[in-house]
Amino acid sequence: MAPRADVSEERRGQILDAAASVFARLGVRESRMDDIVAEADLSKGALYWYFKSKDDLVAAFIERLFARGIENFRAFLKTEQSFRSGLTAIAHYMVADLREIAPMRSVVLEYYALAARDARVRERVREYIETFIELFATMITHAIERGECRPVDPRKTAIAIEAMYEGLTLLWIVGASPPDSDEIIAHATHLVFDSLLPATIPS
Amino acid sequence: MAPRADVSEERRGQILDAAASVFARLGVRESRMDDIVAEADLSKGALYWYFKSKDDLVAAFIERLFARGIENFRAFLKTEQSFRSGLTAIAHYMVADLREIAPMRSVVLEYYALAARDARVRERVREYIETFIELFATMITHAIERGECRPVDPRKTAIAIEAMYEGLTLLWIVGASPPDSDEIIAHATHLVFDSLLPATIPS
Amino acid sequence: MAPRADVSEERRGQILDAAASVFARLGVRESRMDDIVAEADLSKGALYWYFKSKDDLVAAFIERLFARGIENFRAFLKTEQSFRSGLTAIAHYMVADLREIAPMRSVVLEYYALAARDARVRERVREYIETFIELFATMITHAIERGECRPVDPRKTAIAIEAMYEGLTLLWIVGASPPDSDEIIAHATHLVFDSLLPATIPS
Amino acid sequence: MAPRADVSEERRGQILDAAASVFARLGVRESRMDDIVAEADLSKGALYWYFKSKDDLVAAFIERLFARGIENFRAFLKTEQSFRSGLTAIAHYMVADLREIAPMRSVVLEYYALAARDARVRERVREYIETFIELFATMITHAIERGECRPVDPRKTAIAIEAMYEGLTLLWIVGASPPDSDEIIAHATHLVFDSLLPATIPS
DNA sequence: TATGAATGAGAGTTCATTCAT
DNA sequence: TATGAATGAACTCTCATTCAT
Repeated sequence: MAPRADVSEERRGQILDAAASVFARLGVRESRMDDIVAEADLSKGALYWYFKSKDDLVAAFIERLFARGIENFRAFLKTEQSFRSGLTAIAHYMVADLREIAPMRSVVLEYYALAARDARVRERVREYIETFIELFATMITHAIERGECRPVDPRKTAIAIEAMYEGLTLLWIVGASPPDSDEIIAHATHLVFDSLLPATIPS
Repeated sequence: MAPRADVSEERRGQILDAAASVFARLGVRESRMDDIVAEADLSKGALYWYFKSKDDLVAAFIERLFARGIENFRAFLKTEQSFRSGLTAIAHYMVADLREIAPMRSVVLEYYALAARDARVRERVREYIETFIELFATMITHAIERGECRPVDPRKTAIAIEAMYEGLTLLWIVGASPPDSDEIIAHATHLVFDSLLPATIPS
Repeated sequence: MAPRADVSEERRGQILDAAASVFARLGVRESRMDDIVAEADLSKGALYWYFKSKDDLVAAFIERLFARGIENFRAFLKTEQSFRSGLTAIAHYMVADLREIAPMRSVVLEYYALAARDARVRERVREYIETFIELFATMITHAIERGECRPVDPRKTAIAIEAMYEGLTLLWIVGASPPDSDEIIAHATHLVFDSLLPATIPS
Repeated sequence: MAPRADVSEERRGQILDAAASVFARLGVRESRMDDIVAEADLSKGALYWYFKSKDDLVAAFIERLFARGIENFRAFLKTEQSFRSGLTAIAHYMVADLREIAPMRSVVLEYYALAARDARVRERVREYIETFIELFATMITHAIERGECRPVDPRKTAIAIEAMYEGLTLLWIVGASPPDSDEIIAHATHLVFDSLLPATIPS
């Protein structure tokens, strides 16, 4: 009879799912609180009970997206493999990831744009991207240690990789690379990664 | 009905300059027509005499930005040089370009995000990026012909380069690479470009 | 999303009453949503909660006016009486009706003018007037059956009566018949109606 | 070489013709000064040189319409004929008149509606209608003198006739009588007029 | 917890009118 | 006389947010 302690978490999830659907369809800017309320099959009051403002909701939404992105990529990296095959695997992962959360990407882009003007948002985004950079850097460091990679600056290289990743995503969103995106991503990945391999194998 | 060409172009420029300033400060969404009018030191009516809606103004603003971006890069490419030194020069150009129109970049990002949902915007953005891709592709083709570049697929490679450029820009905007951005951009550029050089010189 | 029936109908009524008052004073065109909101002692948001646009409000307002006009006239017709005395009663009814909703009449006129250019409005107005025509026609048909009226074409005659009614209303609005309007309406009514009586009594 | 003294009158005519066309298409309310300027192939400044405001233009436009209406009807009445045949002729005239200036009618209606709220407009409209009433009254007086009409009150009867005319016009505009309007007008006219004939002929 | 009617500041846009040329 | 760029008050409508129930 007693209510479950965290209907709360369930409700927040329900609202965030609704927001995801609406944001994907309309973008954050064109999404009305009413749209989200309708999608979540809740009342306006309920929405405001769980999120104190639209900004708050957007922040929570992005937070969840970021968390999942990192979680997924971490899980992927667990699949320990050689640097060489890892490079190819990452290209595949990127494509799969893009496909999966494609509609969310424009929302992320809006958030990135916001980062340019809002220091708090900027800091949050920076942290997120930093995480990826660090993961790449660690990977490279290990590869160097194992002699699978040329002795480059791991951090700078990780930044370049992350940049390439974000850039390809952007072109994808903007429609400037399909329909053979898989190949392109593979190609781009190899352009960068091949130059990391020890001098012996110029692909 | 068309305004006299002389004053007209001047006024449009005046308004677009004001818009640039306001957009950079507040972003498109938070920029009010009143803000732009105040910045341009004109009346609302005058603004609407030259641009029929806010969307129209934004479109014109982006258009000018795109046109200038391409124009600048074309002019830069005119400075004929060897592929090798060209690569370094491009890295420098990128840094300079970023610095110059840094505040505009977030506006462009907003526009990119919009492209994900609006087919017309998407097409326009695609064309813009395509232009850069083609310029890079042409450059690569020539380099290959002169034996200064490995025989890669010029278009795919150009796409990768463009992606890297957009990606680095994005990291810059989002604050995820300074303060040593110059170095990072140089590093990233070389990661890609070096792998393009004939096999003899593994940097 | 639909407001609770109880409060809802009350609020709509409240707003329509306010609109009636403002429209009568200023006409539809010169009436501002703010005026109506002030008169209704509500907020702009509340007004737009119940009516999605000014046009919608005007339509609802006219609709109510039409409905009441028909309802009143139907109720009046229930007071079964002979054709002869009915004619006189109708003249009285017309005068009373005019007096009662006099200020509304100009709004109706504006709406009629609109009908000339808007097919949807035209259809609605046509239906409204048609209802009156049919009521008159039925009345005449019965009178003919009872030998109280010459065997005229009921429909055409009803149209003529309705036209006379609208025409007198118009002159009234425009100030082209007072101050002895009662008499004039009585006279006009008899001009038409007398010619409908069986030939024996040439008034 | 000297300009004709009254380019003025010509220009005013040109503008009023343009206004007529635009008003007929859009109604006064929806007609923009720009529309009229475009239609007249003139500049805004020129329009304001000849008419000091939109209200002024509308007033002049209506004035011309009224003047022509009266002029035409006066000319028609010159065709001296017996009361009896005159009645039929008037019915025909009404139909022809309606057909001719049909698109203007809704403009007149707007103006009538305005009369309800603006005393100056009301007075002008009253005068116009009064003119028709007087013409009818004179006609009836003459007919009575010649024994062609029952000894009714000429003025009251004239008002009724004018009302019927306006009413039929209104039904026409609003689409509540076609397509056999000719017959209906003839019928309506006779309903009124027949009752005016001496008792001998109950049509 | 939950509802949804109500709020109201503020947005984009219109358009009659003016005036330097 | 004539032009048309410029004005700006005023309009309709939006939507994040609140709060009595």
